Amino acid sequence: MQEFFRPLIHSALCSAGITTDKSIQIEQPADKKFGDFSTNIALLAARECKRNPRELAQTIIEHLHFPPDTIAKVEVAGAGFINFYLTPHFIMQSVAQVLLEEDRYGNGSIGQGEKAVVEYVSANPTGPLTIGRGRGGVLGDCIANLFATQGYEVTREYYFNDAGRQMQILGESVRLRYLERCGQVIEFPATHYQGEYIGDIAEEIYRDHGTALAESTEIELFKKRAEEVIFASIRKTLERLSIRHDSFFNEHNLYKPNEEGITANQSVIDALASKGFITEYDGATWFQTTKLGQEKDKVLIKSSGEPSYRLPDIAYHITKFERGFNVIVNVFGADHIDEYPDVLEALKILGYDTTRVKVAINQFVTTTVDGQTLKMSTRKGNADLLDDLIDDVGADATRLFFIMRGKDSHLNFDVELAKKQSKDNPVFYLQYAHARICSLLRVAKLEIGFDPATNTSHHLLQLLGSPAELQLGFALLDYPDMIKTSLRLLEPQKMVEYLHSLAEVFHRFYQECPILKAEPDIASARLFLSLATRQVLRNGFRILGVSAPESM
RNA sequence: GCACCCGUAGCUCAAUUGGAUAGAGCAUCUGACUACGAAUCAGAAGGUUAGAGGUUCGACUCCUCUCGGGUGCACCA
Repeated sequence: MQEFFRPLIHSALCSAGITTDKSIQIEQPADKKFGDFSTNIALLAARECKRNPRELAQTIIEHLHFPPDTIAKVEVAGAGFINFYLTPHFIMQSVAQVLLEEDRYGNGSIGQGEKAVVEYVSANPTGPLTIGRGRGGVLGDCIANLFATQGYEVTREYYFNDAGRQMQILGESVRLRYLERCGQVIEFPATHYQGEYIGDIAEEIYRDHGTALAESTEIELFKKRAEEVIFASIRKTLERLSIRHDSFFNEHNLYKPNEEGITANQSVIDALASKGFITEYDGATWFQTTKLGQEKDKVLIKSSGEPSYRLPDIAYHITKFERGFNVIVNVFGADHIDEYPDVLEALKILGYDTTRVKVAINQFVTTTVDGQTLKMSTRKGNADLLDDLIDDVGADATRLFFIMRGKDSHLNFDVELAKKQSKDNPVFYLQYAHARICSLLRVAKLEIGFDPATNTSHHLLQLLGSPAELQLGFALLDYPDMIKTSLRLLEPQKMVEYLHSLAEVFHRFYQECPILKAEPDIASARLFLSLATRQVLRNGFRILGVSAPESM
């Protein structure tokens, strides 16, 4: 509806001779008595024009022209709001549009010709996925889905590192467990990976090689095996949640020399040096962030000669620009909050347009079992394994619970609630609405022979006009705007909220309006309205990655 | 000590990013099944938006300070 109103208001401003640099905002008043939509443009422009807002609003209204049978009423209200009331005709027309566009309804074209990369999960293969990672993974997947609806060509990327210190420790951890298995008495350091999976991998190696590897101190084989096994398990877990990636970017690429023998990391150093932001002391190479007002410089190359994580991070982001992405989205957890500002600063210095980079940070997850809040800890046992959670509550509930709160709020995952089969549980409430419509349509086919495959008399929708029907129609019409809002904010939670209210409005309609017992044309019209509702629920579920059961 | 996130109804969370009387769901209370799924719906009650200042036509939202909770703050990633 933004696209409907904005140009019309814009031309009204022009013909009224009003100039303003304020953008035209279309919003939905909280209270329906202020109209279906409203704009505050007169309030915003009043100061520049040095005119009374109400009088300015009146002038704008006089220059507004709408297509026939779309707007029932326009009025000035409050301090200078302009409120619009849609005609029932317009609303029902939009419902027919849903039936026409089917699974494309809600799609847009603002991303046409644009390439977006969404990076998420990006866990190094040092252990099974934790619940915290799961939240980021689902968030990233939904954000990627949102981009895809608007015509963006989306690449879903996973960035990982299988070199580095952590992987060394992983290999060593497995080797020690293996030695244990071979009968040696070892002391297992607290700094090493404690999880049971380490022992499992060691056991496998023991089965394949017996004690043959016990003499050597070489860890390469252990590391490699651990990486393979762990990566496979990570991918399997992701698959259970329908989280996919198109591209796995290994940090190792950034250490490989190009034709001129220069690594990506080195060229970052060179480029930053040429801008005067590189210095050396204490045997290390530093990014002079003190020149940008920070307290300390940041190490790019350690005195050991190895890059610190920041350097490849910068180089990696540069590849995103070089690979031609117009929109670069990074999804990560709150523990990485201090990491990206440096990367952005470096990119800015090197002349990249950092407004293209969007960072979505999700806060942590706690789980509640029997009203008891458990805090997550990566070090200790496996109380926070994502797989265990999926086993417990299922993939749909896992996904929905992860995104049904704003990403900035600390998520309290109520495991008991997620398993409950009643309206308390939002998953069931949403899916029930879908199943109920499916059931209705099955019965409709049997009893009154209604078949949407052959009956395309969508114009019958114009017979509807009761409050419940219009409210439902309006909710359907609102869907495309919801996707855009959700995308702009990188916040799938908006979709959950919207779908919840859609389900609610449908249930009310269902309660108030008899369908199959109505006279035939009304019955068909109400079935079309139900059909359109089911379509929008499905489209929304698809973005969220939640299944749409036909019966429950 | 520094940085970031959060503080809204008894509980879990919203509030269209500065809009009109701060809204939902649980829980509580009152109603609705001889109807297509009651796994539902209608209604009631529930608030000094942690606190104090400030900015303006207008603040839960922006700025400053205080208090509380979370998370980071390595030549780890």
